[in-house]
Amino acid sequence: MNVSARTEYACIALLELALHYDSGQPVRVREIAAAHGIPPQFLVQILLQLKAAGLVASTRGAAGGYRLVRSPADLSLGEVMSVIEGPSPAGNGNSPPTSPVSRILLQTWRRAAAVERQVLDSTRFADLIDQLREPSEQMFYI
Amino acid sequence: MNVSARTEYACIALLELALHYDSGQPVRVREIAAAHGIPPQFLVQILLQLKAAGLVASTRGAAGGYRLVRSPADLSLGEVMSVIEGPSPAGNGNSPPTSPVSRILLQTWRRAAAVERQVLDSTRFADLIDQLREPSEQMFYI
DNA sequence: GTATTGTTGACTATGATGATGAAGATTGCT
DNA sequence: AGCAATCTTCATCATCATAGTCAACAATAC
Repeated sequence: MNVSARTEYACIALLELALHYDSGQPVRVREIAAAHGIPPQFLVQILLQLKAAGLVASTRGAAGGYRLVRSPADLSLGEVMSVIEGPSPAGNGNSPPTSPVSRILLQTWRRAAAVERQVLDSTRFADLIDQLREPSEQMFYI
Repeated sequence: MNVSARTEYACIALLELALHYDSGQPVRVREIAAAHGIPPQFLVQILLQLKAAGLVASTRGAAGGYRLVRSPADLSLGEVMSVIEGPSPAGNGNSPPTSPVSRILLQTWRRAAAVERQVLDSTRFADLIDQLREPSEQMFYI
């Protein structure tokens, strides 16, 4: 999988915002950063990226902060990762599949990427919240 | 997926060796490199890494080259990628899962990694050879 | 003994990653 | 109006992985 720190921070922040989604109140960057040991200035960059993608909205000023735009049931981990990591280059980014050998390998890697995407796209933030609130059932340890 | 050039070159080379497995004759580095546009000196590094892992064996001297140690039916893409890319850091390599939020995310990423591994481990080089020799049936486009 | 091949180790260039810093803009409150 | 809190923007930097190169050496076939 290889999840970068940037991606992990983005998901943590969004999950935090999802937990406050019902209140309608914005959450401060510093609070999220402090709660999870994320460098605040780095988190700012990430949130701006999420804002540019339309996933979060911000309120400036003294009582400002960030909030989730869509419902947690309508946002998947896969979408967030696509936003943060940019367009995923299937296989290897640079080379067009020149030889038959390369094409066969590329096909397999696309299959692997597809099942991975399937898992990530089908996991919504509402699901993550549910799992957070039911720590008893350790579902799915494959 | 994010397959590095190093990994792709390794798989190309091994697939090439697998195609010559029945002959028992070693294949020269330069031939593999020239056939697929791989920088020869770079491919040398990769083959040495594969040799250190016991996947290939080499013969020195004038008629030397590399050959596959095990049968193509006994070697999977997943194994090769593990060898090349080293131990896969589940989730994010550095941080132990501190907060409950991080743990929930880590669980999902591990699930995604597991299904991906399943595809890669179940694809053997013999399968790839079969696909190369039957270009008519474009199986599995997910 | 010479050409051909693999072996070894050091080296470099480039880009991504993970931050850090400073100046500006907007709002709430007094 | 003025101040503090907050988001915004842009610049900069250190570290590491990746991709690739170079040069000298070792072994084998003929």
